[in-house]
Amino acid sequence: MEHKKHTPTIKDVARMAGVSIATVSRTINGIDVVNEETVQRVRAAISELNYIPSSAARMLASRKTSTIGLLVPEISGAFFQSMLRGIERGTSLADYDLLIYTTQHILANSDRRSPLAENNTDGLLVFAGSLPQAELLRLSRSQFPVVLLHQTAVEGVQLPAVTVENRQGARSLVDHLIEVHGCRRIVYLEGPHEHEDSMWREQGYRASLDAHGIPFDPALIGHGGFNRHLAQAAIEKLLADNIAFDAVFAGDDDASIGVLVALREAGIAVPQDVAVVGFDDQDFTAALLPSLTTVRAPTEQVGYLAVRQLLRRIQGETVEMKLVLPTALAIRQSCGCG
Amino acid sequence: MEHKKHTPTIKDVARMAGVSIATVSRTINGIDVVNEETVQRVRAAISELNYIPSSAARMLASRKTSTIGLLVPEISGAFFQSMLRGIERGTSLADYDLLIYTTQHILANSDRRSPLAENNTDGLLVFAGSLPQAELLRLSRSQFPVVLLHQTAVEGVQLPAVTVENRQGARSLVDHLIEVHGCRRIVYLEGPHEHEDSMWREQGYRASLDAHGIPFDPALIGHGGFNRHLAQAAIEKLLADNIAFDAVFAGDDDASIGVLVALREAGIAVPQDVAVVGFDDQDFTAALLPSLTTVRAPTEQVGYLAVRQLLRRIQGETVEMKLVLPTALAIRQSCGCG
DNA sequence: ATACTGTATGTAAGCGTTTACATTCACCAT
DNA sequence: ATGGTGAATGTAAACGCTTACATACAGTAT
Repeated sequence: MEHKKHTPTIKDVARMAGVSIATVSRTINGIDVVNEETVQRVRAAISELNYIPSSAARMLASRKTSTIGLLVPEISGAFFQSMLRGIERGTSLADYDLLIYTTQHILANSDRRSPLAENNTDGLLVFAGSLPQAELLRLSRSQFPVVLLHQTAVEGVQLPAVTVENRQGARSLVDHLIEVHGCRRIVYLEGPHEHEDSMWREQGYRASLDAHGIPFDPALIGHGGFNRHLAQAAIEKLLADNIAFDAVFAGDDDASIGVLVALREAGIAVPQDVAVVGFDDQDFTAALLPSLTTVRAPTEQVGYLAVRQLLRRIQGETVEMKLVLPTALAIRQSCGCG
Repeated sequence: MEHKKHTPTIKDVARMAGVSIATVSRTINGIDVVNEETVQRVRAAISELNYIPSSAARMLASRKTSTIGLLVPEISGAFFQSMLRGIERGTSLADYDLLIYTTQHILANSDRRSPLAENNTDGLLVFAGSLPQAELLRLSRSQFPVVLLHQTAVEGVQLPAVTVENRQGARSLVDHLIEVHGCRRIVYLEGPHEHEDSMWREQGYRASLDAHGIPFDPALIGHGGFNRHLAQAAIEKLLADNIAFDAVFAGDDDASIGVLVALREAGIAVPQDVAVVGFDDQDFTAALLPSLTTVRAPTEQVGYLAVRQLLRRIQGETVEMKLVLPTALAIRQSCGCG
């Protein structure tokens, strides 16, 4: 009747090993010097009792959580998966935990239990559009470690960011369409509004038009939302409106799926009648028929580097304010090549 | 000089509102009755001070973390993304946090900082193949709330599980191939070995062969690993070995991409020369050309329900031991239809 | 007046760690 | 013998909450 069946604590270990809890703590954390023999005894007790330190107690006492938070507007798109993989690699390499938050709810009802995970993490990775400006401002002022993903410009705030070379990538892509395939009426499907990527890509698109003396036609801008279904609807609308075009820059690869489907259903041949290009170079792009011409973006690497940056900030080091990873054209068949 | 600039605690709130910390705690958590007027004062103090409760302290004091952990072998495949979305929906609806662990490292060096997140979460969602039997056994015995994903049979253990109807789905798929398209030599690309799904799908495949009097030919089994690249290699190997076949059941949609690419490169027409079918019905399948015939699996729903089950277990309720969600044929063109 | 009831709040004991500081002891130089 | 040193360990005070229990008070029934 003497087993009160409770999960073992550091005290139990200490008692069993015949030492004080301080010594147990020391051997667990490997700080200070502990006699080798004592270490052995403590280790033995730990595995004997199947002891697992309470991370809550540890966090409370040490004021650090060994956890980083990831804020995303929503989990969707194969894009996200690559980034997450990079992030997970970064955190687990550093022995940090990863907490994921979707902010759609937060944005809607502001009455969340944990206002912002600040109390729950040592730092935050914030994906484009997951937080309103005001919140970002507050975070920045509070000195809480934050790294922005695919978002660089926050009005009046300087927060470190990691993103990819959108403008140049889009520019080369559209250049290719114009120069190699003679396209003149190129549709651009923009992404979500909060999403800075879309703005840069559009700038690249416009710059290319400019450089080639092609006037910008607002009628050729559709809303693809970086999303398959929206993109499909956007193309259907253009078709219904009888807007003529000879190419579609879908905004990203996800959207290009919708474009492909819409065109196919309308009996329009790709790339013979209309060229289609995407952005990101996701896994499935090579398997589409025609295989998709797109821009390769090192998405996993973005995630990984963002974690590295964040970890540095948590350590109090100063980091590069802006990391822009290079992109490269991935020419396949949907533009008319091959 | 009296601002020692520390993050506000419950004490600061209490002082400012002129009440005791107990009252603050009560109003925050909405338990017990608190005078409406007092509530207002406390609320005001909270927002004035920008107070955020320390979740570590809260966890420690209440012995619950409001967090659930997700264990996956690795983050890959579009499949994962759907499931994660469902899981996230479930957790955020219940105001729980979500902690993600990739177990490849754990499986390799067993000397992780947090042996298993048991101390860190109120319950665990364990995806197929992320944990060795022994560990599962230990968890099961420790009474720690666990729900298995896409894995039902753990030797000697009864743990609640959520999965999809693999066998029947595969069976219908192969039936279709045989009955409608007259296929006789159907390749099956198996998934990762730890992955129970693959086993069931193979059983469905075999059952269909049996039912149609077609002998099982081991030469037609390849290793696709539910992965695009492995699948591509597997098909290339079959081709190189001169094994004749008139259809490929790729195991899952990811693998079918590899199959499509391998066949295309070999100049084999789909579906004219060889029919190709997948499993899962991921987002991109409809955009492939030919569009992919596959089996629709409610992956997001699996994630969502798994969370519900887990939360029930955490609440101490008993739950259904096995939830098997129905699958349905998604007939498109890659089998020869349409 | 007295005792009871219910409402609103306060008091203080944990929760399981980390860590600054104190202690002990052996050893060596004086 | 005396003091100083360093290594190994112990003591106890946080850390910021939750919650069982105690208290205070107003209203109501006796």
